[in-house]
Amino acid sequence: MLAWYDRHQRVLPWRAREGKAPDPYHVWLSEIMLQQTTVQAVKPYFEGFVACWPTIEDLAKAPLEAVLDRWAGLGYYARARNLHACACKIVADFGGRFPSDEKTLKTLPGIGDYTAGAIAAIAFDKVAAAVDGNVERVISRMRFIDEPLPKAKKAIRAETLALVPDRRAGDFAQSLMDLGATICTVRAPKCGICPWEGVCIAHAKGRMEDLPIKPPKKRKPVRHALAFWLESEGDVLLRRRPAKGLLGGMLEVPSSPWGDEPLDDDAALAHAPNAADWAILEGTVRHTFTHFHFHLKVARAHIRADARPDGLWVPMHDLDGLPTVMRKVAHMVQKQKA
DNA sequence: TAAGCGTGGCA
DNA sequence: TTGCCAAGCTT
Repeated sequence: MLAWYDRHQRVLPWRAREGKAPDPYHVWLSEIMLQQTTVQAVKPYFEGFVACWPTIEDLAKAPLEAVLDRWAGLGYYARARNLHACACKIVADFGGRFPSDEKTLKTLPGIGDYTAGAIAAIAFDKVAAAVDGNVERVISRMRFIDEPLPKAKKAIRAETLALVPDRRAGDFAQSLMDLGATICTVRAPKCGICPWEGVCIAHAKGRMEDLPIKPPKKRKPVRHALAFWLESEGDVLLRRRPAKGLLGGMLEVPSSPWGDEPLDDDAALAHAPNAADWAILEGTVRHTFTHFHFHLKVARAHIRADARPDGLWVPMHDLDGLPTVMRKVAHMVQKQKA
């Protein structure tokens, strides 16, 4: 496996260069960003964070709002809140140095079983299992673990830990993930070039794509709301959402409450931030969150600067801090102008 | 244990 | 267009 990794490992911005010691700050930051998120999506965010906050002390000193604004678009915003809390704790309680053992790592906000194992192995070369979705797939196929997830996790973890070598545990952890990402893929795995073809039980049985067995998904309900795009001399009215829950702490375009049924126009307009001359735009912004679909209509109005209601007035050319669903609103408004 | 929590790519 | 799914954690 290590020989395969030496030949085929991916070049990624957070990986240490040949012969260099890994930077625990970079390892941790990348692992948090990579939770449930693709490598391609993470790359620009990782670069942006390191450029803006080169050390964990810099990140700890930053206001939470600045961290959230820079995380905007990456999703799962509790990660950004935990990231900042973790940085503060590392600086305050650990002298700015990451602990190297899994048990202590798991006490830190945003670090669970997988991430603790990944940091211990990759940053400190500790013998530890880092079992993510890739590893679950690779190991359940090779050992033919046909118990459904999440019950299979215990067996998968034990099988993985038994394979971790005494030396280069970090490279081994990354090699499993690279194998899962590039060869042992969800669909159409490339068994013909897999270093484990000869020992993989699922391959021998021709059952690769049946594993791992996952529980059925639930249907997503639809929720509805009307957003209020209020412009004044190049600025738009935004507000910051409550600190926890969906899009917690993120900027948003003010809206009516999000409900199970669409409100009629008059009822929705009663929630507008002021009594301006609102025009409801054609079309609907559609966005899918983790557990529901969202249909958002948009109302638009212009007011003079001296009539601005209280709130956060942001230049329309500076909307980088908006989460994706709100960027879709901005995009729809821009399109209607053209 | 199960539910809440984003987003983008791809079949 | 729709559903599936990716380097999971918290409550």
